[in-house]
Amino acid sequence: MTQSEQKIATSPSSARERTRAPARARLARILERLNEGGSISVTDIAQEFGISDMTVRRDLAELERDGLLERVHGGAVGLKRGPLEVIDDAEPAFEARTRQNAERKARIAQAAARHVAGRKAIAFDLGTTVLAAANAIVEAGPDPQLRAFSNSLHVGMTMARAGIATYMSGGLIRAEEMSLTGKEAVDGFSRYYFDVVLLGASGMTAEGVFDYSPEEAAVKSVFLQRSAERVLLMDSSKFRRISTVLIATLSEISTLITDAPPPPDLATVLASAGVRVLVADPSHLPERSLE
Amino acid sequence: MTQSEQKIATSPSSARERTRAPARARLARILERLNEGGSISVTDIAQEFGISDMTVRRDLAELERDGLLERVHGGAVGLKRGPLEVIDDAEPAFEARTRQNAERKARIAQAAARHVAGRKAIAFDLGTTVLAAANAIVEAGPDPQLRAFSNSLHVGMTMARAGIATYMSGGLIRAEEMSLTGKEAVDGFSRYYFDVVLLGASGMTAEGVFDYSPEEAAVKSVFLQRSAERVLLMDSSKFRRISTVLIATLSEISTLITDAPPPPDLATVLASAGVRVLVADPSHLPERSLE
DNA sequence: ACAAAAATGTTTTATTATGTTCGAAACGGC
DNA sequence: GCCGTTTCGAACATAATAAAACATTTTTGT
Repeated sequence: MTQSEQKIATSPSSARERTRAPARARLARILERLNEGGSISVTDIAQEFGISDMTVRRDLAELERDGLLERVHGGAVGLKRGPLEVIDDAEPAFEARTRQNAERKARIAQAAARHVAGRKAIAFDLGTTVLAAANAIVEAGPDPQLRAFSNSLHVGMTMARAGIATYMSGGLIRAEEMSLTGKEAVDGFSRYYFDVVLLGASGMTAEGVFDYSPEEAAVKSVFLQRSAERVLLMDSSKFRRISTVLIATLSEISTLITDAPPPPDLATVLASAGVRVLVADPSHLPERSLE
Repeated sequence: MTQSEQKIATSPSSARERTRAPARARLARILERLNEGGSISVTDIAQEFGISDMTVRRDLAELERDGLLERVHGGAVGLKRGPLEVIDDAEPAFEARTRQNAERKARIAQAAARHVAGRKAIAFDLGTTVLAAANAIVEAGPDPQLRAFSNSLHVGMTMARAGIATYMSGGLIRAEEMSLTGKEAVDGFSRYYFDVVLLGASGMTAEGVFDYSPEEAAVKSVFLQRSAERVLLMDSSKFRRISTVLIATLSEISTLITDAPPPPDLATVLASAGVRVLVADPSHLPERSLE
């Protein structure tokens, strides 16, 4: 599953995650070749590394799940970028992240939109998954009484464009996320209460939920404190990954919406922390609960 | 030139054309050739890839089904127009206004960028002209010490994307302008002082400067109070026009940057109100002052 | 060192892509 | 209009690839 993505930032002390260097090197090399030629074939890769076709397919399947390539009969091709984009110069990093795991995020977003249907005051955190959820809510024909709150410029524009009353905090813009940070951002939300908050994050372990940016942690904290329900949107590639800053312990989360069941160890602690887990199924089943 | 040696993903090591590139890669290549030459023939493609004519036909049929080309006897030709890739879905009204008087606004924006070069704290009001000025400042290679302040989401994203420290107010989003309004917006700027504010407006008479939206007037008022220099950006089509709400009297404006000299009566009152008028000339004269 | 877990390899079976044949249709010259 | 030539498309045959199930090896944690 996630065997190759573990070794990001583990401290030498608590290195209880298994790491497999050879496989990782192979995956990196596969992506490299993909960027060189635009496409790769299964048998070529198998010959290059002296491994079986089956293993190559498994590698490709994993890379595809993480949204890094697209499998086709006989091999794989890179993700199609828009043909000759000259128009929009939206920050490339964000664009790229939007494409990553796009399908999973779409499923999560759909599930989230259904989950919060009917709520009147929704807070939107940062990240591409949350933005996808905002889009899904808009497309689902939102309640006209809905009021949205966010410190993400992307979310704000999305919701406002759809005619939804949208409140933003003030603050200093962090360009990477187009998010508002700092004391103003925290204060801006400190006078409201929300029915539900949709949170994004970059990692989760038994310890809790992690994110990259310390600047944004404070706002997330406010959202957590002031929301009746705290919904975390996170695709399964982030399970068992840690990151810079601990946002919340698991017990602070009401509901986790994801695209695949968490690994057994996480599932256990999630259950004991009272987190409701919704798995957004690829089939059109509305929601599958497994608490 | 690229028709003979175009193995798409052959391994550099041993495997020489032992395996074919995935079918999907072939489709991409076919489209590529179509865009180069305008038309392609079945037999040419078959030879290039070393596949049978029948397979080429199946490929072309698939591409035609996707609306990417038009099959003709013996091959295929490209479509007259690329299949409309509409990526940016910024609100049309704003888009349309951006195009209106685009050339005048560009000239004004250039002049404004030169005018505020070196200032450290710039406040940006709303409107397409001000946004154009923000873009011009970014493209001119802004001072890294510059701090920008705005209640316009468009301006905020533009500046932040360029790596400029950008502060936004909070507030309720007004979708038409993607602006932040209300008490939070006013309060958000009430603790700062600015070297200069770039103001937009929709009309001007001897009485003063007008704009459409009452919601935004309060923020403009704050900008005016707290800025050392108050620069109004307004194209000449707005002279002698009034609008919903009076933002400021002429004496509150330090500088007017426009694209053509104001009519005599306005020029007189502007002069007596102590407004410096800069006309951004279409020729490359930097600035022409006529106070 | 051991046992458990994960990764990889192997075999089998299904699926898909490609090649071939051949009659029908389209094209170009007369 | 006729004709010979080329191209097309349907049907079937074959090769290539994918997926599933199981066996084997490697790694990991105790």
